[in-house]
Amino acid sequence: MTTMEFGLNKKQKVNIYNMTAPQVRVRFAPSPTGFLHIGGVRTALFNWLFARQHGGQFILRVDDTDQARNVHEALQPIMEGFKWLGIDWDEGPGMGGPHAPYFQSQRSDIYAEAVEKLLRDGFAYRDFSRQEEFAQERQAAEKEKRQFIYSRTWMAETDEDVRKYEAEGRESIVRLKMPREGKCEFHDLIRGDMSFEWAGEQDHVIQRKDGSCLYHLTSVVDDGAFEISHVIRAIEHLPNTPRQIFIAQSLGLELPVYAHLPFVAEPGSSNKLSKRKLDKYLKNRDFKVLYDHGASIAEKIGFSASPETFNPVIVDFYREIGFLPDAIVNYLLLLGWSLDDKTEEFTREAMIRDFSLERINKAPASFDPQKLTSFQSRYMWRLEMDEKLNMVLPFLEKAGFIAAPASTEAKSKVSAILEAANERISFAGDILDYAEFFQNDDQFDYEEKAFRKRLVNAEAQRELLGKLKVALPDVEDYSAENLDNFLHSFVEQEGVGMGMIVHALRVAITGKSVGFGLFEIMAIIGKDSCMNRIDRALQLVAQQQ
RNA sequence: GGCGCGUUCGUCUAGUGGUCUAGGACGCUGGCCUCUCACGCCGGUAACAGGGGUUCGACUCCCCUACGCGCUACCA
Repeated sequence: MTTMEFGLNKKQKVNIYNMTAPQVRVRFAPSPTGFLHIGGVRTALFNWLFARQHGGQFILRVDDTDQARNVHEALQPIMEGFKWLGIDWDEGPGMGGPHAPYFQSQRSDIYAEAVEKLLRDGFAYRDFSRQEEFAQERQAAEKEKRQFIYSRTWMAETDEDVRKYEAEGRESIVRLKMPREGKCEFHDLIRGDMSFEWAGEQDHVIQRKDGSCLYHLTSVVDDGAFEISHVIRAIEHLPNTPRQIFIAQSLGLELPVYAHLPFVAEPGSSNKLSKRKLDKYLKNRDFKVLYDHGASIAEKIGFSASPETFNPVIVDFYREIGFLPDAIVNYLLLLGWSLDDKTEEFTREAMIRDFSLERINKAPASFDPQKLTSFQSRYMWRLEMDEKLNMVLPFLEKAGFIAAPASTEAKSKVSAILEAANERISFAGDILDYAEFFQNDDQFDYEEKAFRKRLVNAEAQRELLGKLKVALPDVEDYSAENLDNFLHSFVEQEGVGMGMIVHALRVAITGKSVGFGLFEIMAIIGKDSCMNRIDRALQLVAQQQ
């Protein structure tokens, strides 16, 4: 076999969808890090959509060749994240499947067998070089500014070589015996026709001396074993593709169709998004706004997590503060893909129907916290009352504002708040902005600035408040509608404008200068509490003077 | 250093040689509405990285440069 034969033939190059594979089978292969990264979700989503669109399978494979310990614990958040987002897998952890196991750490025998085959067929060799010796060659090449290609000096070609090197006390690893002339050509569904010189490829290590195998080998072997038809993955794997094609062809495996996705970049930058650079991201205004918003919700429900594990790059963050999975998925869908010049909102059914690899962009897409938030708001506002209620109740329970199984009474109060607050609630956790509705009359806080401006430094308004308090007991129908009428006639009688009473009243009964409609506030709080709160506010002012 | 990928408003994008004085969305911003805030409505701001070709005509095709990113690991 000459080296030229490793390229794809013409037929394969124009093959957009894998005609030889009976089914679409795609995979997402996370390494168990303990976190589900937002960029990873997008990659998984594109795979998932492609599988669902073609009635194929989406497979979850765990790339844990590196870290065998605590895999279960580190995998849990990833699996839970996907489940929460509604991205389900047909084969993999927790699901089993015809090609189990789906953990690379449990597939060593299969990899070892593949290495043996490559060795036997002359596509790989045992290398007995010592690490220093190899490094020396590389450094020499670098010094002369020439491309490094291993001399294969310590390559064992015969059993005799092996014995000789072993007698010298050397240990061996297995390297790929890469072609050194010709080109590797393949078609990428997103990038088009690709061409790489074989000579630019290193003799990559595929098996360590302890027998464990490396990524390129395991990945290709598993893609083959799992009958993966399309490899849809991030662009950083594009340069890896030739060596993987070499392995696959050497093993006699059917090649998958490749599609390399652009990466997700940091907000306001073209660097790849990483969860390790939180400090840097927090300097980005939009990112910080989202983070702070989330952190304040977390604080109120007593959820303490370090920014390492709780930040907008990690999916858990959104779940903790009350995002809707559909909003996140819809946003991510549009990060590098679009249907046309106007459609932005997609139901799951619509995205499965309309998605196409061909319309994925080539350039990196940067993560925009503001736009994500805007999707979340729109999805939240649109929710039916009972759905909204279900989202919001756990937050009130965790914050200790209502008892664990919410009473009918509590539910109707929360519904009333939800209705009145309306578009003011974007994240479910935002309900905690209305703590004063759940706190005792003498317990909620007054915003200092508002208190001073609207009450302390507003004598006429305070007087009016006193008069109002006296008039309040006579209001029989304490509904928002009637309170509206009542208050209007009250100010009319007093010969002042609404502005004279509204602001002072709002601060007195909620402690805040902003909020939803004052009449709704009064109705929800109730007559007795309103009077108590007016008293308390006026007394506080008196104490201060 | 070598190889590869990329480059349209601040951001996500539409655009496949004339329909582009470049469209939509988020953001920002002026106004209206109004008891505050929010929503909503009306309006505004803002982009083809640079230079060469090809062509009657280039955001669209080709080349070069710049910049960004990735791979070049006994990481994935």
